[in-house]
Amino acid sequence: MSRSDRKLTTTSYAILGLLAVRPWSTYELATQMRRNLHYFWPRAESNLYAEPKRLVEGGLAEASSQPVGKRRRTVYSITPGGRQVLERWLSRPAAASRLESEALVKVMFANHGSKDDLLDTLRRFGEEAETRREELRAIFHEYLRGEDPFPERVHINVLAYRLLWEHTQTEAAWAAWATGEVEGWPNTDAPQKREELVAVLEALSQPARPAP
Amino acid sequence: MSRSDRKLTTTSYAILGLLAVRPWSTYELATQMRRNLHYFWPRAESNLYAEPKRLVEGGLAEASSQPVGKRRRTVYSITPGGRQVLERWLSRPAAASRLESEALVKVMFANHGSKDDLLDTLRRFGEEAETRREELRAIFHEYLRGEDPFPERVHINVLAYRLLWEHTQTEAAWAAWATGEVEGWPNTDAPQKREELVAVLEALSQPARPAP
DNA sequence: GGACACATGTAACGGGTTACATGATTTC
DNA sequence: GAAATCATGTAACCCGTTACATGTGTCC
Repeated sequence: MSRSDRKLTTTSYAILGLLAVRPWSTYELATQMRRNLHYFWPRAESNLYAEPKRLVEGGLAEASSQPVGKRRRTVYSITPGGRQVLERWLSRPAAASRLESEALVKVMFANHGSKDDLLDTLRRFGEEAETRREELRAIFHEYLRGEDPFPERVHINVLAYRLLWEHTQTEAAWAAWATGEVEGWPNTDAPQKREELVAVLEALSQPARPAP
Repeated sequence: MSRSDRKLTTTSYAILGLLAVRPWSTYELATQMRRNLHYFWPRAESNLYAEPKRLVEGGLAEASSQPVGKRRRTVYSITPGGRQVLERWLSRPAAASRLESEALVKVMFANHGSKDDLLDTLRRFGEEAETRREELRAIFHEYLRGEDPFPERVHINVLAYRLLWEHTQTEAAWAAWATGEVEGWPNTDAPQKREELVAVLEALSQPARPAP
């Protein structure tokens, strides 16, 4: 086999999926990722210059080089083989989702630092969530004004955006709550009122009461 | 300098943080990670055999080897220098949180696959969230029964667990909603009722109405 | 015509993963 | 005493990162 049989990564498929929508230059791919994939499949942009090459190696995409001044811009497009591979991938089970939060790691060991450190960590965490919400809100407004670039994809995008939105909502609300809690602590050391704390967990795991 | 000046990763600090609680063998570290860190700093367990060695190299931890039959078990403990480094780390801003979800990538390109593929992806996503909730619920019950191993950490753990819980709640609820939506579609192709779809986004970004 | 953002990459390193291996302990 | 599971690692590969480099349009 002359085709490279290297196993494709999720990043490979993500790009293949974008190419299935239409051909893109690498820079356009990067821009597009910032709008969507970045929120649930974050990768450094420099990656996007390496990955399509592997797709071409495997015969899943084709590259065409166009001159732009002295430089060349590479535009990639999907091949029929690429479409097949993408389709087969969609039918296989996805890997488990994972959350990575250095902020939560810091929270977890906050008793070894100062109360202000912890409050700072929470504040930043909350601000990040708010920033994301602004970004998403801006995108939503595009849809409301009918200015979204791929109206034929609106049904799918709405699914994804809803999860992202509720995610940021959860995070922002948590940050606010946690800040309030910590402000009530004299320091980050041992807890005062175990009963109240455990009651929080109890309340959480109870099924929600129906509204009166 | 004979000390390795390699920059520590978040994983390094996570382990350093655990060692600040008490000394652990590598296996115990792995077990402990499964209970906590794993939910917001997921790493392969084999990693946990390499990382403490780097801490020892940097003088932040000490290893003591104890015989267990023919083999040796290595127990690690933090040094005063390690505590200092941990404390300084806590005062620095945390990297942004990131969500990685192959399932959402598949959702994003679901129009290139079948409706059943999409429903499968959503079902698995929901099941995973439910599994996590069960795990968390089991941990909460330990707290309610007063059987949590580190009661002096309850205040911090409650903060973290609450976010994790609400996270899984968001995910489970979304999966249920999305499944309902998709079931109403004839296929994964272009959308029928753009207005209804866009209305979802509009409703989301409105501030919540106060309860009557 | 200088500054500055946009566009387009390459090089090198290393943390993290997967795969493998094998000793101890419990179960039945 | 076989099987399964718990415990304890090692080895090798590679995706992803950070850092660097330089061309191109545009604003003023």
